[in-house]
Amino acid sequence: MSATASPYTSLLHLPHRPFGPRRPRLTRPRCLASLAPASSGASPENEDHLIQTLCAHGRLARAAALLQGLPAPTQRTYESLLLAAARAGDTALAAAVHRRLEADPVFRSDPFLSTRLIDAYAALSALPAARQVFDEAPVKNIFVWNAMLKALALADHGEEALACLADMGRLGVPVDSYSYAHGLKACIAASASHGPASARVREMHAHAIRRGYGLHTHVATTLIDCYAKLGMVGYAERVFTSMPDRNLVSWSAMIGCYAKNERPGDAIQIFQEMMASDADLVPNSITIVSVLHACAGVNALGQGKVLHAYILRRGFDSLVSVLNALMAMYMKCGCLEIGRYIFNWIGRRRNVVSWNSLISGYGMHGFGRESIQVFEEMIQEGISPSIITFISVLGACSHAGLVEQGKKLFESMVDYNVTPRAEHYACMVDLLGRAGRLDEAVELIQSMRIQPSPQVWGSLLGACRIHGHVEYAEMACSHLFDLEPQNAGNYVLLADIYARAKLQNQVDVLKELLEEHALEKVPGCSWIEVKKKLYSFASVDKNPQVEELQALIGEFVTQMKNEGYVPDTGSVLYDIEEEEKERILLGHSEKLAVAFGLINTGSGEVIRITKNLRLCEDCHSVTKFISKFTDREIVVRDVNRFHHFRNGVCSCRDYW
DNA sequence: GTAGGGTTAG
Repeated sequence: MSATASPYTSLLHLPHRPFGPRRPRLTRPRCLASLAPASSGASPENEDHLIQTLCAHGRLARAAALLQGLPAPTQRTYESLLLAAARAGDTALAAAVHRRLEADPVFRSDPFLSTRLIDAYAALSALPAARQVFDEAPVKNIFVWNAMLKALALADHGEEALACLADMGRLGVPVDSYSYAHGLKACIAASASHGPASARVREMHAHAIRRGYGLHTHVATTLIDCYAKLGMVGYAERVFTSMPDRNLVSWSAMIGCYAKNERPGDAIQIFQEMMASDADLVPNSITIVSVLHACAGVNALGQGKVLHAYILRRGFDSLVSVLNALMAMYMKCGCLEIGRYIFNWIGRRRNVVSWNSLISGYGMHGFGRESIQVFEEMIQEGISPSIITFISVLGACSHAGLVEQGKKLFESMVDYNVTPRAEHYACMVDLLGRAGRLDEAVELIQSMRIQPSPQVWGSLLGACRIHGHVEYAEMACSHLFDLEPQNAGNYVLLADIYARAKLQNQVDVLKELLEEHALEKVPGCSWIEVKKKLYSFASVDKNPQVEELQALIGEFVTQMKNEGYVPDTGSVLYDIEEEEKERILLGHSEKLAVAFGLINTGSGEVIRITKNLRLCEDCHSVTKFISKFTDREIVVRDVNRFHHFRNGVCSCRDYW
């Protein structure tokens, strides 16, 4: 095989391992009834014990009543009550314990209980109360400070958290690894008015290094996560590589970093490395979710199935988050029905994420009506649609060309208290634009009361390419070149539009612009999984096997020409002979992957291909023809959606 | 006796 076998195919052979730490043995539930007599005329120690037991069993009303009559609760009793109140969402109980503590001469100034109080109020989203405890705490040790920092950072009160950290510095309180971890989270949460988050994180990173905390496992892991969230993958890699000790969380953070930042191949590869490096590192549900996301990213169905088996072996199928990720993986790998099956299997445990996933699944497969139907079912079940629900369902309308339904849904957003964001406008511009209603799309953009994002203009540009509208394309680009000057795709799209309008001079100008900015367009690349191994193709590859594949395609093309097919050479921007243009078209990665699939799979097998860009016109027609000529089903996932080719017809009905 | 990583879209 000349195609490059992926380095991560050995995922198929997940090492068998003991299933990690055993579940903690449950303490034998004590019979509460048998303890009851202790409350009448019992010693205070027994009463303390009883309150703790009641707390552990969630019988808070009874525990609270007992607290009233207790002359001197122990520290452990206060703690149990606060933990139970937080767990049960019982703010009133937390407040009652708080009042009781304030009147307790022994524990009034106990920093440990101040920490627990702050934790409890934070868990109950009662931040002002947490703040009050902190401000009034007579003894503020590092635990109390860190509890406050954590409460602020996790509640996304970034500015306040950073101010808290600054106070520590001012008062000479020595910060520790916990302070850095929470402080870094605060850097992400703080608003842009405090400067760019990336600068804040780097500054705190430097600070941690100076104090000798830069390589601390928790601090470094948090750093990886922060850099991941900011898209600074290189920084995350450097931190990860330099760590002397990595645990499962550090590895999972790095896997998640790649998965989030569109580097699914690297995510799977580093997962492999983790599995090979240390037998004690047993993936947990969070690791699995990230790797599933990565499998979906590279369309690695076979590998995803291995993870599915692993999930069943480890019992992770009890976690809705894992099932949601599994369902999304199947649908993104072309298996819509399995996704639906898992959704049904989740049953009543399904949440808004499960619904969104199914809605977008139908959408990317071109089933707009089904997607809307699922949306309606969701509403009937009383689930509140989220921002993402609308992005998903509007996207589905766009893929299926359901303009009127999409407009209705867009207008209905306010009824569900979801304010349209730029993303929703981008969906609408796409919907209208694809359908050829460019004037309406432009009117919509002009009516926006928020700043149109690059995605909005990008949708318009994409629609102009489909409908050959030079004027609006120039309008979109006047914004895009300003908003994202480094995005080569915009220049290439505009050049394509000019080329089709036979404006060669303008094409040349754009090419010069590209060179001036030292920009290169993303090279087209396609993957295919054959016998559970991934093979990738790029049109720039120059090896003998590729010529063989091209020759096979060439044969099909000759047949097609007899049936009236004309190669779409208009998309080739180089100023070269027609024949040469046709040769370039033959080398498109998607065609190579199809040919490879034809040669290397059995006649009844579905050929599944992934492409990193939008499927080009020419590849689309050729693939349609091949599906008919060879009687094979071919499923192609491009950057936006799925195309199911069968018997010369594509599921997108040539609308994409 | 504090803590670090995750689900859905484009």
